[in-house]
Amino acid sequence: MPKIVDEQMREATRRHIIHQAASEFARLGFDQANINTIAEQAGIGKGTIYLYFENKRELFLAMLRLIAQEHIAAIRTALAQDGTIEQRLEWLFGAFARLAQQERDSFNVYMSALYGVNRSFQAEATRLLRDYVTTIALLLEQSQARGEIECSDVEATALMILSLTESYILSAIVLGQSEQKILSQANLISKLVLKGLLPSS
Amino acid sequence: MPKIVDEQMREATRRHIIHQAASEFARLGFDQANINTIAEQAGIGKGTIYLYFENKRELFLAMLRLIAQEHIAAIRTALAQDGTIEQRLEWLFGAFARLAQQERDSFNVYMSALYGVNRSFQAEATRLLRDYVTTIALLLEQSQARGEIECSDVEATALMILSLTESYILSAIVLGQSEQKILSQANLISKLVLKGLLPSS
Amino acid sequence: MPKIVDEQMREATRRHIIHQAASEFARLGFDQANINTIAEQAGIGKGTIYLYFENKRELFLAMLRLIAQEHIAAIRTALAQDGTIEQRLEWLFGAFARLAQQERDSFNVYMSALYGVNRSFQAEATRLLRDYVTTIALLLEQSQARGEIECSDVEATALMILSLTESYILSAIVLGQSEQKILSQANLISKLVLKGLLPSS
Amino acid sequence: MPKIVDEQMREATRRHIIHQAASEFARLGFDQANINTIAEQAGIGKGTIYLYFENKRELFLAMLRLIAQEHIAAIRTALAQDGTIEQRLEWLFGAFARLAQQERDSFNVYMSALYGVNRSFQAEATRLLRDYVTTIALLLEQSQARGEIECSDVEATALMILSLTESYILSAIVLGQSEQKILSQANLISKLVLKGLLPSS
DNA sequence: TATGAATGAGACTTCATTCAT
DNA sequence: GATGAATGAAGTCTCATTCAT
Repeated sequence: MPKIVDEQMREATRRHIIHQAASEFARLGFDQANINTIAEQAGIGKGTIYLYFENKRELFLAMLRLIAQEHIAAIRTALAQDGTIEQRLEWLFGAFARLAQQERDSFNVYMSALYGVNRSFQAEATRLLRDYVTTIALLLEQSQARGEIECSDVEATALMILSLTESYILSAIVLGQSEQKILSQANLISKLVLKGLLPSS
Repeated sequence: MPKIVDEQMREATRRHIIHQAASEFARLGFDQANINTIAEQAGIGKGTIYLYFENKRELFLAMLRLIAQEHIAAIRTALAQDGTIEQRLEWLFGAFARLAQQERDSFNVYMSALYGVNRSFQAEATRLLRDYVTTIALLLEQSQARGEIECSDVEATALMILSLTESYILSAIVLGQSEQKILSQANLISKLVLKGLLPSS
Repeated sequence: MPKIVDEQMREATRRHIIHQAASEFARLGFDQANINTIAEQAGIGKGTIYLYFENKRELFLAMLRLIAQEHIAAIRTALAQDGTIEQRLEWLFGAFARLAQQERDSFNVYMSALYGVNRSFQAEATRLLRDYVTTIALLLEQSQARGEIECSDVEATALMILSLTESYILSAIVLGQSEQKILSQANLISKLVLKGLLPSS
Repeated sequence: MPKIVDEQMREATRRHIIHQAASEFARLGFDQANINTIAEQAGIGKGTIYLYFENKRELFLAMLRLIAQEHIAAIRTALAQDGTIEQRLEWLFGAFARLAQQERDSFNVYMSALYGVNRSFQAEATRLLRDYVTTIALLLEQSQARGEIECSDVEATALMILSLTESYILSAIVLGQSEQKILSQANLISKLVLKGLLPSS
């Protein structure tokens, strides 16, 4: 069964390359990042990268997909536990805040892909955006079923929550606020959202 | 006084170049945009650009500054009229929605600068972000003075409103929603915000 | 005696590789042909080729030698039967025409080696050229002994016949003439040559 | 009128590059020839070549076209004077012999293009082939009009003469014969051809 | 013996910037 | 001041060859 070992090795190398690439792409962006440098940092030959990825663009996309997987997994984990809607919204916010701080590279890459000009990158990043929305929409539906909230357009509301959460955190980071300060807003945000979603009666 | 005329000419040419550059930068991003193409589209010689801007980077920054001026002016105009806080929040949302749709190029450039990886571009885009926050904070303070709302941390709340507004619109656009649909959310958003900010009684 | 079997196997594999290589070299030329593709088409590993040939160049030369052997054998076979000089010249022309059409790949390879710029390839192709000339010279000497023709410089005349035959066919092919049309010139050509070589009386 | 001077300069540089390129292409072939080296030998910057030619392939084709022009001009000049058909055939042979020796580079390049595998190069080289055939066909028609020769298929005969001439010379060169020796065959060749074309009566 | 993953030299081409006109 | 021809650094990608398994 050397096949399996080889497959594992191959996958490991693939991930290793993606990891190093992510660091470079996050630091310099797609165009400024240098395949040579990525190879060096990955401790492999220049040509080796092309055994794993068709070209620079595909490497970037593969990295984007990996980031998306990891982020969506982190968010799902944060929402896995049961709890009141308020708690869960706070967890969501906290999960995003942690991702944005601890995985700043991935976050930068993801955001620049989402709001950058390269359409194929944007398309890939958009998929993650959709996954986020779906995950949050599920959360809202569960809460609605329990009568905790009242929500006419679940999709739109989910998007609103995501936008608020994600963008708030990013803006705060860009404006130089500390993780401490950002996390302390979790309660404020979730309260704000809830007030807007509470059964009006 | 040919000096002044010359100065005016020079400024006019400068703006003309920036304008053409904006179109290219928005379409292709900083790295992919081509100085030669920009010069052609501006109807001037390639070398002439270097009489007005030190290099490509400075041209980009100048463009970023111009965009920022235009956007902040649009927002201020939208909030210039008096009105209830609910109305003014709707206007704010509408102004952003219109900018994002009608000035999509500038918006793309601004967003990719803000969330991109080039620090000096980010710094410039951040200034616009600060201006936005300040403008909204002013709005909140006025409303608070009138007793319309109650708000403990004006800065944070302003950031929250900006984030919610801007990010909601961008996400919606990226997800392919029509301008119609987006504008129809204006009321929902402003209500949501207000509920969260209303005196708790 | 596994040694002999192994030797036979080795030789068989060698020929197999050369055969596949010929197809690629004919299609793409020496530089554009790809060792990897050749290996794939031969159904062996890339490294295996280097167990049979020192490098790409040697593989090409080996192929050139094989082509030369096959071609010269075809020509000799065509001239093996006895006949009048006119008949034999027609057979010669026919043999070349058939080679050029049916073994177009080898012909291309041979011609590009002969008239190409790589000196070592040219040297190898030249050997085939010499063999051709020698074979035709032999034919002429036999005819001269029989008094069919009169020929002062056998070598030069042989070269002339070869040139006329080979080049006429190639030019005709390049100009898009059908095999039919080309073969129909066999009689014309041999008559032309004969008139030039006939005893002047 | 700097336009005309510039046009002339541009054309001069263009020819200069083509000239240097021809030397490299003749020495190494299309694939092995190096744009860097060509630029160096032309005494210009690497990028400058791309101001005159779209890419390596186009440079090669431009060179091929220039060679074709020069060669066909040389042949036409050789046939410009009036004379008997025998004389003119000898001049033709001589012109080819001189071209093949003195412009050996161009001849190599042209032949490798004609018999190489790159179809677009072949197409270009074929055009020269056709021009040759046309020129020779004209010669034959003139002679036929004068009753010097009798020729049923002028095109085919022209091709035959060209093939014989060109290929004989090239083979002779490849086989290492001196220019002296080759030129001394002119009479033999033209006699051979004429015998074949003389009115049979 | 056979393999094919890894390598890295090397090639083409682009494009921001300069500078002579 | 305006120009655009010239430059050459730099970057992506290919592919012949090696070598550990």
